[in-house]
Amino acid sequence: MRKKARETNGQSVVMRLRQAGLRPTRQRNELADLLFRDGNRHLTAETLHAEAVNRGIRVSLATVYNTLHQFTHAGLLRQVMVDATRSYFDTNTVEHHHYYYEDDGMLADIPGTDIDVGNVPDAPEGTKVSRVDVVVRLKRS
Amino acid sequence: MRKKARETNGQSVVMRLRQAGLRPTRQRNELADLLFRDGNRHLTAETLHAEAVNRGIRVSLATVYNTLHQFTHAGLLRQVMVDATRSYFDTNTVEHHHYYYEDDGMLADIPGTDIDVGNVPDAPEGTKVSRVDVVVRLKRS
DNA sequence: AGCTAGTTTAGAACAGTTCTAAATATCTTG
DNA sequence: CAAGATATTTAGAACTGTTCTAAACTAGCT
Ligand SMILES: [Mn+2]
Ligand SMILES: [Mn+2]
Ligand SMILES: [Zn+2]
Ligand SMILES: [Zn+2]
Repeated sequence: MRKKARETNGQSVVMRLRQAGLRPTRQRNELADLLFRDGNRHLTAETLHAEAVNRGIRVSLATVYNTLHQFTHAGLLRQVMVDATRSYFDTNTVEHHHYYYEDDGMLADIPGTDIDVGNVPDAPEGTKVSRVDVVVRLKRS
Repeated sequence: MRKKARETNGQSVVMRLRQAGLRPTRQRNELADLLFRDGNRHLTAETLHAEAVNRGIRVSLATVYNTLHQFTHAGLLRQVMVDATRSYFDTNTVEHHHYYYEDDGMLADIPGTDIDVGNVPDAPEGTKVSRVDVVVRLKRS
């Protein structure tokens, strides 16, 4: 039986890719399946590539990088900066904040009630806020 | 005339280095002078190295990296993660948050009244909060 | 089927950072 | 202050994550 097209924010991924002018190729479809199959994920290009290869999906690392960037530009993913040496991609694109486990380099959404960030002064002249990121860094205790 | 020892948080830098078991070498002293000479700074290893060379301070890039890490471990600096490709060091070690100018890769303290971060849930079992970072990302508008 | 523009890929290149191990500087002790 | 022990500096190699290149391949259109 044919796999049902996955949905994100109501629209199918294929639809959103088309709108971004991206062809739904085998690689992009299979990566999208991996990415959006189970809930919110935080992963790096190398992690995703390993997982794909592991499941028998044939795709190059270059394509994984390309795809992650394209999905990000299409608004399907969001890039999170918490570690100077790795770039994380987040399948949760609604506004939310993160725990970063410094010891094992894991990233997770902060659950429950939203964090309030108050008292942020106006953006300086000539700029506008593109995003406010809150990262709670955790250490094993 | 002899340069007066610079102070940070009351103690001289040399003193704090000694306490961290670090010898006050020419390179470390000259870098400390550059770092703490004028107010709060946000810089990368390569920036600091260029600045040093520029002022005729003879020091290798490796030593700049070593020194920045050692100063960080000694609590004289703090490392800030905002860009996946560069590592910033901050001479302001008191709790504060940042503007990040995405277009030109500049980092600045958020001035004025402190930002409130409220409603942060308790740290997960077995962990403790090592730091809460707020980064307001700005775009040219 | 044939054409065209978009896509994938292996591998080279790159940037920032860390490592290595030999030379040099600092500190301690006599 | 000389000698020895230990810490530091350094040039350059190595490494890591990421981007680039350009040739092979594929999707979509007629
Ligand atoms: Mn991009
Ligand atoms: Mn370190
Ligand atoms: Zn998230
Ligand atoms: Zn700062």
